Amino acid sequence: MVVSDHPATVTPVSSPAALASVAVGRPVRGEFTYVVPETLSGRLAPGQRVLVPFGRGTALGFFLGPASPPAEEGVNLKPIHRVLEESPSLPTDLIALLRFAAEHYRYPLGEVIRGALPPGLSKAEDEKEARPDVQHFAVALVAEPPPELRRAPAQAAAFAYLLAVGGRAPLDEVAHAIPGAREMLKKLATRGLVRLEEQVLKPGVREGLAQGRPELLTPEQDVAVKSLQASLDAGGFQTVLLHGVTGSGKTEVYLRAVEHALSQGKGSLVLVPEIALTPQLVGRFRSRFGSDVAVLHSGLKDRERLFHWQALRKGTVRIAVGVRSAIWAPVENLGLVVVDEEHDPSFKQEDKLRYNARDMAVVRGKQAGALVLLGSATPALESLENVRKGRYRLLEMKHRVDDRPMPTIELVDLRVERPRDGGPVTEEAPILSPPMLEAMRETVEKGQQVILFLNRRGHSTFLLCEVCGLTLKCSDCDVCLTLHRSASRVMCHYCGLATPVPERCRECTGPLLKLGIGTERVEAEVAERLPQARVARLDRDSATSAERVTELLAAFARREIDVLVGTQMVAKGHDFPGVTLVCVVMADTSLAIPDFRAAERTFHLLTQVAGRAGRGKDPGRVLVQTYNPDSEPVKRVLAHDFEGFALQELEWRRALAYPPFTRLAAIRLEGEHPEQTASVARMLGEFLSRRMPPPSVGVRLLGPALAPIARLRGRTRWQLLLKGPTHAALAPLLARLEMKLEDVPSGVKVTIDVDPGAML
DNA sequence: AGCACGCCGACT
DNA sequence: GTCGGCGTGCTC
Repeated sequence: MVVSDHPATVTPVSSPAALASVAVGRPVRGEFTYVVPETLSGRLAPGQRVLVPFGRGTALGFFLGPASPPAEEGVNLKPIHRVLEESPSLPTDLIALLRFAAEHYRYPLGEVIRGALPPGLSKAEDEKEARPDVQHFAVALVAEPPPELRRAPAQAAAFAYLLAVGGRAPLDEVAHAIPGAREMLKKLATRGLVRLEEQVLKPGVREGLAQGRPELLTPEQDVAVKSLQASLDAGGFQTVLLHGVTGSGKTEVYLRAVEHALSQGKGSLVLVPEIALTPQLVGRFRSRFGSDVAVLHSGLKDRERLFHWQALRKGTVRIAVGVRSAIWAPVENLGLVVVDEEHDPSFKQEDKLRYNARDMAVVRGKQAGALVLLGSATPALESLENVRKGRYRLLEMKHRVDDRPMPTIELVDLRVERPRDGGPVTEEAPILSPPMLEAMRETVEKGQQVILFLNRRGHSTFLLCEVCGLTLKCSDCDVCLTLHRSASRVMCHYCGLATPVPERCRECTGPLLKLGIGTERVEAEVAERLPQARVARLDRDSATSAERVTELLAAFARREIDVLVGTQMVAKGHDFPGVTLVCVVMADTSLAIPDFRAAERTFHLLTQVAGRAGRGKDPGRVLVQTYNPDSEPVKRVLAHDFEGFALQELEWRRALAYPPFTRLAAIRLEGEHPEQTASVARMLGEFLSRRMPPPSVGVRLLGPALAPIARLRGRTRWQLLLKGPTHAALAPLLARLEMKLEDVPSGVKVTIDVDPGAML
C-alpha cells in the first residue's frame, strides 16, 4: 500500500482577518475563535496541535477549521501563537468522531481530544519522535514449558506468557504483563529456551504473514468470511452483527476479515474487552500479522503509547488491537472495525467522557466509510434491535468448530438440593450441593478441569448481628462490608476502605454471623471437600495485577490447576480445552440488582461462562445452582434459547419503555451535604419538568430519587433519568440542562451520563 | 484546569 | 493595619 504522508489539507485563509476554530485542551465547553496570524496563513491544517493564549497563560489547542466571527460583541480575539507540528496529529475522520463524541456525551471537546491523544501529545510541547528504533523481542524456541522450569516459577510464568501470545513478543510487553520478566527471559535465553532478538523498526518494512492460519473453515465460518470479504470489496460503511455461539470460531472470522482489509491496503481496528483476559486472541493476531499489529493495553508506558500512535498515524503499522480507548487509535485508511464481545459492559467508560466504545465504533465506521463487525455469542439487545430495524446485517454461526456439541446445562434447585441438611445458617453451612460436588469429583478424577463461577468476591458478603439484626455497613457508603478472611479485613467494595474484622456488633456487642457467599469461601470449601484437587482462585483480590491474571490463567492452561474458582474474570473468552465442567455456584446474585439490564447481564454471564465448557475433544457439562429456577434468564440459558430470551426481554423492555426502544440519559448528583444535594436535585427536576417537550414527543422524566447506593465515599447521591424515543428528542433538553449546571453550587457535582450502562 | 479577583482571621 | 484563607468566575 501507499504510505500516506498526510498531504496537508490546507485551509485557504484570506488576509487580513482569517479566523480559526480551536478546541482548547482545558475543561471548558465549546470551541474558541482565534485570529490566524499572517506568518501562519496557509500553513494550518485541521487536526494540528497549536499553542494559543488562554486566560492568563498559554494552552494547548487543536485547530479544527476556519471560523466565522463570534456572535457576541466585544470579544477580544487573540492570535494563535504557533503550530506544534507540520503534519496534523489527528486524522480528519477522528476529528469528526471526537466532535460527535463531545456533542453526544456532553463533554468539552478540548478534553475529549486531549483524552484521545497519547500523553506525549496531550501536553503543550513540541512533538517528539518517540522512536525506539530497535525493539527487543523474545522468541520461544520450544513449544512447551520444559519440566526443568518447575523449580523456577517466575521463569515459567514469563515463558508461559510468551507462549500464550504466540511465541514471539516485544520484551516490553512481556515485562508489562509479568514483573521481572526482562530478567527471567534473559535467564531463559542462557538456558537456550528463548532467543532474544533486536528488530530495527523501519517504516514500510514488514514481516510476511506468519504461520498459524488454519486452511479449513467450518461451513458457517466460510459463509461469514466470504460475506465479509464481499462487503469489504464493495467498500463503504456497513455494520454487521456476527452472532456466533461460544466456540464457533469468531476469532478466525475476525482474522480473515482483517487479512482481507489488509490485502486491500486498508487498516483495521480491533476492540476487545480486556487484554489481560485475552492473551490467546492477542497471540493469534500477533502470529498472523507480526509487526503490523500494535497492541494497545492499559499498561503501556507513555513512550510506548506515543510510539504506537505515531506508527499507526504514519501507516507503518496498520492494525490496532486494544481495549476501549483504542477506539481513538489513528489507524490510517481505516477499512474495518471489529468489536469482539460487543455486549460487554466494559466498553462503556464510567468516568470523564462516558462513551461507549462499541457505539463509537459504529460512528467511526460511518465517518471513515469502513465495515464495522460486532461479534458476540450473546449480542446486546440494542444490537439485535438494530438488526431488526435493518440497520445492521446479521451473520449467524450456530455450531461449534469441529462439530463439537454445545455443553449440556443442568439445573440444581437449591431449594431442594440443600447442600448439607438443615441446621442453622452459619458460616459453616456449605454451598456446594451434592450433585455439584459429585460432578466435580468425577471430572477431576478423569484428569479434566473445572471452572467454578460466582460473581462475588470475598469470603462472606455481609456480617449480621445475631442479637439485634443489624448488618455491618461501611461508614462512608450505604453498602454492607464484605469479609475478606485471607486479608483478615472487612472491606467496602465501593470505596475500598478496609478495617480489621470486628469481633462483636458495634451497637449491642452481640456475636456476628458471617453470611452470604463469596469466591474466597467457595475456594475454601472446594479445598476441604475435594482435598485431592488443586484449587486456585481468580478474582480481583487474588489477581493483584494484570500479570497475576496472566500467570494464573497460564497455570490453568498448563493444567497445573484442577479447579479454578472465580468471578466474571473466569467467564470471559478463554479457551481451555481441558475444561469439561463449569459450575455456577449461584445464578441469583446478579438478578437482584436494581437495574433494568439485570436479567440481560445474568443471561450474558451465564451463557459466557457456560461456553467455557467442552471446547476440547471432550464434551462439556454445566451445572447451575440457583434459588430462582423459574427466572427467565436461568430457564433460557438452560434451554440454550437465546432467541427466546431476547424476544421475551425485548417485549418487556418495550412495555416498560426501556432501551433499545428508548434512549436514556442519567443525571447524577453527588454532594457532601445531604440537604443541599437533595435541594439541587429538586431544583434540576423542576427545571427539566418545566422544559419538557409536548407529551406527544414522548420524553419522560423519572426522579429525582436517591440513587440505589444513596451514599458513596461520604457523599449523598441522587439521580434523575430522562427517557426519550430517540437521542435527538433528549439532546435539546440536555443542552439546556448543561447551561443550568452553571447555577449549581460547587458543593454538588452533577454529571450527565448519556446512554448509561448501569443504573447504580 | 489554572489563575485571577474578592471579602474575613492571625501576624509584623 | 497587612498577609493570606480558598469560595466563585472567566478564559476566544
